[in-house]
Amino acid sequence: MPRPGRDSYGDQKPPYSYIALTAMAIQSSPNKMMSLSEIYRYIMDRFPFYRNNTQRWQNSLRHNLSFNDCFVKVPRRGDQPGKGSLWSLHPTCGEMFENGSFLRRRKRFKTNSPQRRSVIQNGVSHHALSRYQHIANVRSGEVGLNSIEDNPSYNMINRHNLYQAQQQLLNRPRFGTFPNPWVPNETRLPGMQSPEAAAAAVAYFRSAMTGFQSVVNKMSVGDLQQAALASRMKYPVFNTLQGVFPNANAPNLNINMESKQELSSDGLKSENSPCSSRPPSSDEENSTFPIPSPTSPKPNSKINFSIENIISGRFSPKEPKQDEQSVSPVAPSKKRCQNHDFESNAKRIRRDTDRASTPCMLEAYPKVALPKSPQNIIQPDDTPRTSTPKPAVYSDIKPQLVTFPFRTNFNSTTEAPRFRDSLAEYSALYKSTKVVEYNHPKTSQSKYAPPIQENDDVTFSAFAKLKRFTELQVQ
DNA sequence: TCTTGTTTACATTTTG
DNA sequence: CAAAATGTAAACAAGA
Repeated sequence: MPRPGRDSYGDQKPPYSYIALTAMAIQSSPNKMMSLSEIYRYIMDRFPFYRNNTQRWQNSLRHNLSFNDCFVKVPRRGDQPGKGSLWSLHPTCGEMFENGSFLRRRKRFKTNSPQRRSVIQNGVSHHALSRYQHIANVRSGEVGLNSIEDNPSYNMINRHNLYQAQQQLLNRPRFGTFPNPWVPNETRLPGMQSPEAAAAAVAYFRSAMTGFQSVVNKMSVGDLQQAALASRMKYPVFNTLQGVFPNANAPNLNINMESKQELSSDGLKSENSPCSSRPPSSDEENSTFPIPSPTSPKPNSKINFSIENIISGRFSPKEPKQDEQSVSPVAPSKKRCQNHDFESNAKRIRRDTDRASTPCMLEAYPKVALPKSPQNIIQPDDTPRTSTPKPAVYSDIKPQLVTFPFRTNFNSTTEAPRFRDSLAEYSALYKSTKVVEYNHPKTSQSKYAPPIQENDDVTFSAFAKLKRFTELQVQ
């Protein structure tokens, strides 16, 4: 993603908010953490505008660090000298900026709203990830999250390594590279051992599928067919997981994978998947995935419905210069551009007093709208379905109980039972509906400190737990 | 004393 | 037009 170079805005005020500038600085550092003074330094180095009035903007920036939940304070390690804490980005604030562009802020990132916590971000529900994080937390000593860097002790939780492991997992490219328990010899996360890698993959996969379905419901039959073909070729796991795409029940979607298999570009052949010959489970046969009506398919959308884009929810046009009739960038708000057209507004010279993130300046990062041709869209309510109706609100969607074909070939005799135990534990956690809600009081010393509870085995935010833990460690 | 961090208050701009 | 997001000022506390 594009980043401004040194001095790229001269003495003019850059079109970035303080939040964007800070996130930019933090992301630029190798371990995704920065001290306050380093953030100052980064901004002043890159943007000459901020070499003046330092008192003013630095006060604002500190205010933003404290005020916004997307910034998380991480205590320094004992061997890291310096004043103050390090600042990092909250693990789930990745989609705060649209299309990865710091110019466009999608939504203020809040962690204390139960409503927002259940929203899918980038195809991954916080719900599922927090469960993974919980497992990672409680079992980190056992499986060696600490071993990422240099601490060989499995009994002590090194807060930075644990934190980094979480960051590393959560910042990974979203699909296709997550630790895949179905494919042997998959490169795993450094420090992530088999059970947690598998649990992470399952959590990821489940949540991805949930987000995936909502998008697929809106796709035209033609686009769906195209996406199904491409995805099955690229990821053989889709051949064995019924209900991901509409399957044999849907005309025109019978894809002969035998003939397509050798075309797979990433070398993942179906026989590498231990589950490839497994008959579909009853869960899979009773998949609740809606079957599209077999109207004339028109795979003519200019949206690239690749599997990655579907799951991430970030669509991009197939061609760099698209037809503005069918796929148009979202037009600038008429209210904000009353007296100017898009073009002239974009070229308007900025004044120092201008706010950041003026939408008219953002033509470089247009949104891409979903196709809206009504007769070509599968309308969930009008389509004959074999399943229960889709809930109107995402938070009403219950996790689907799909039987996943877990890996069965283990490297050692000791690995298998551990693996099974972990999955059982994970499964129990996942099915549990017990979620401890926490709304921090405003006067609380730390906004992340959850109430002390016995046996709070599932919290909405394992990160909050981690935060509390690290604060306790510091004392 | 200076830096770092939190919080409140309010003005201004953007968004829906 | 109201609500949300952002920018600014300032009071205050903790700690190096």
